[in-house]
Amino acid sequence: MTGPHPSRPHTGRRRNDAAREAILDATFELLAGGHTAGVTIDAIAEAAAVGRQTIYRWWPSKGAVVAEALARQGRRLAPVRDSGSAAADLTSFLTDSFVALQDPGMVHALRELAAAAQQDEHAAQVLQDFTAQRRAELRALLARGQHRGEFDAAADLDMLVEMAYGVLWYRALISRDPLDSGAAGRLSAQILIAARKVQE
Amino acid sequence: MTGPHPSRPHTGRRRNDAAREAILDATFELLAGGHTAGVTIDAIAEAAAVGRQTIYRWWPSKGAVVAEALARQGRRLAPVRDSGSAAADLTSFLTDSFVALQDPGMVHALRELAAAAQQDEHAAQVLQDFTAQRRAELRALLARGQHRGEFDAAADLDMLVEMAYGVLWYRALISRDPLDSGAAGRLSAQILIAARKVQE
Amino acid sequence: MTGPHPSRPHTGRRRNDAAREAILDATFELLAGGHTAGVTIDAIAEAAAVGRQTIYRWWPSKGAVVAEALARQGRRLAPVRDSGSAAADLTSFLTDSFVALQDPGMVHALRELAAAAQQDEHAAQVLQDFTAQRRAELRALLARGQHRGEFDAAADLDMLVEMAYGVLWYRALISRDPLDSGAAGRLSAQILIAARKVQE
Amino acid sequence: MTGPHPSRPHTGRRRNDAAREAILDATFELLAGGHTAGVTIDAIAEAAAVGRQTIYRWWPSKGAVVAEALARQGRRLAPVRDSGSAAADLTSFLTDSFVALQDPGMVHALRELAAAAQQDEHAAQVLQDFTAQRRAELRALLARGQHRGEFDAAADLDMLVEMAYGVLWYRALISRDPLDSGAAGRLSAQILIAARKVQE
DNA sequence: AGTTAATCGAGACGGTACGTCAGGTCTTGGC
DNA sequence: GCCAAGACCTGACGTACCGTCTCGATTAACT
Repeated sequence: MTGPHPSRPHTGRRRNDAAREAILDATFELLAGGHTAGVTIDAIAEAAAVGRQTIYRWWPSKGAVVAEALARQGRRLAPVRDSGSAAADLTSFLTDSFVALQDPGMVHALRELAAAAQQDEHAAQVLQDFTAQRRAELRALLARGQHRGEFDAAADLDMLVEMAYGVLWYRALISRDPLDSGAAGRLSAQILIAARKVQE
Repeated sequence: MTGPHPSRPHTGRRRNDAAREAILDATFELLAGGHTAGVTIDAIAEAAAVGRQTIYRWWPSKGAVVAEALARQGRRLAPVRDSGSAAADLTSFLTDSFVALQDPGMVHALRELAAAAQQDEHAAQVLQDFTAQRRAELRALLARGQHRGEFDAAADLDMLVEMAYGVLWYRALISRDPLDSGAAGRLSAQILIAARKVQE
Repeated sequence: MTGPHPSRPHTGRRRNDAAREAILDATFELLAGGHTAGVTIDAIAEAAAVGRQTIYRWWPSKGAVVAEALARQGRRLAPVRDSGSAAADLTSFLTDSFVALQDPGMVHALRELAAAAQQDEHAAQVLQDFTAQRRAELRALLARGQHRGEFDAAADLDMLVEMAYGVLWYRALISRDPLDSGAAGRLSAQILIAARKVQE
Repeated sequence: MTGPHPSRPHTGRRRNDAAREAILDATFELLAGGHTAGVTIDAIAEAAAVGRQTIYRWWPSKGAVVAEALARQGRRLAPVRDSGSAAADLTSFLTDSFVALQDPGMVHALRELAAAAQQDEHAAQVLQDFTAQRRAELRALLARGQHRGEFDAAADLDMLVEMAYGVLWYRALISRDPLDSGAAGRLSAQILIAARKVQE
């Protein structure tokens, strides 16, 4: 029986946040690494230089770890900007989001997460919360445009947001069509049309 | 491991199609049954009163069976109609599609399929083919409207189709929001706006 | 997966006896190998080039495997002979038995078995059966002497047998004193005294 | 893990010998409790209202604790008496020893100890020392008889002692035959025969 | 009608990953 | 400064499925 990993000392009875970070980092790296075989708890534990039990102590299942690791990473990409033009902001936000997913690792991670969420209630919950937050950000972007008069006051912003993210996830999970800036532009264009004009 | 020699005519016992049907039926029932634990090959074989090897003889993996079982079922729901009004046809098609997924078994099956497709290349292929075909049907519906002059000649039909199916799958897999007729109507409305008016 | 239908004979693949042999051989080798760490199921499976499940399919616990492996080996050593003199037979039997346990591997194996039996009901049962059989053999040896008039007709053969095996196991498990031929001779002598003369 | 035991507060910087006693008491109680699952360090620590580290501070391993707890208890049972007749003393000593082990808890504890000793060098050492001491006591009893002329001057006292304890442990660990006073009497009788008469 | 060979249900096989349990080490904070 | 509490790493456990490999029985086409 050996002691803890040499470079990361134990912290005692309190939770060791370094271990938590190491687990989430290792999980994301494995996810993005595109390893054909699904990411396993063993692999995460080994990559994080952590005991398996430490993972199970803080997360109820593998899916929950995967979900949290990816949600954490997702928040760092595709920030919402405010340039004064909601139309421009929408386009650049969608372009950023799509382009970030051109990294094969990111799509792969997204797919692993989606797969985990279908089989794991905890992962589903984390995914639901994360995407709800992302939708709220995009909705706020559109609401700004609506206030400024760029968009119709009666525009169904919630549905427009769903359409935007719907296409993103549909391409990532189902059709596997490329998530390039061209697609982002065309998607953005359709949403803007619908946002500007509710009735003839 | 190889098949019969090509120069020698086939003499052995022929494939039992009843077994094939039983496998697909049992698979779909298990999918729709909403069993918490993921559908397993063992469960399918037992439910179909079939040996495991019989499944592996005809499908390359579990995902492929799941995908085929579900695709077969999917084709029976939500037929495309032609009433003369593409707008009306779109709305009723989307409503039919959404409402069919209000059956908890159907959504559950869809989720299992999506999960399988993320980890199984065969399932991914079947899912891609199936959804491409469904998109083609919806696109044809919109194209009819375009030819009749209901929609703008320059409308980006492909993207509109993606937006429609995107919302459907997004609700089914990610947000788990209800797939009710209200949502179908709102979605239909946004698509019609974008289809009718490309530019001011 | 349930068992075969009672009205239909067994049709599945038969048990692979080579695997059974390999498991028992590997177990005994590991036992005798004197590996400090207790023999594990993983180690047995790997040494036997067998899946872990194959072990669990046929034995209820690790202890049961260990017990069977050792009992099988034990039967091959220290055969009971019949030279015409029960006294000589007893001495040579005890000497053979002790000397066989001078092999460090054999004692080690015996200790592992005893340890397993204290914690595992299955192993305890196998050990009990095995030792009962060994006692019966030794008792038969003494009974021959009794019939021939070498020993007192009222001698308590059962207790004498227990005393013989008691010393053997006591040295192996508790005192760890050497199991040499000297000890065997002294033990044999005491038993012969008690066997010959019940009362003054 | 519950809170600290209410009746034994921390003692601060000074070493708490009450903790040591509590650990040995709790260990023996758990051993004798006959809990199916092997006694664990966690269970001992909890029962003794002690931190795990406090156990490891004073004992090198679980086996050592178990061994010491049982040896301490063993010394309190089956005292050697001196009635003037070594034969009578032997019989009553063996009867006392056997009967003490009719308590299921005691046999269970003995088995746990034996199991621990096979896998733990520390426990083996404690067991060896303890049993050596017990043998010495019994040998002294027999030596008194020898000096008084009750037994043959050439009697092999060491082997006789081994035979007595051998039967005790053999019944406890291997055959699981009852350790009743009848068996003790029969065993005592055989030993006395051998002790009295070395040769015709 | 008999021969031939591929199919069938059944289930044992070698594996991989799971989630749990226990052992022994180390740190924190209370007393 | 001792001690409870408990987080930590390690590693074995027994289970669940996977996909493959026999078995003996069945059955359809070709003799």
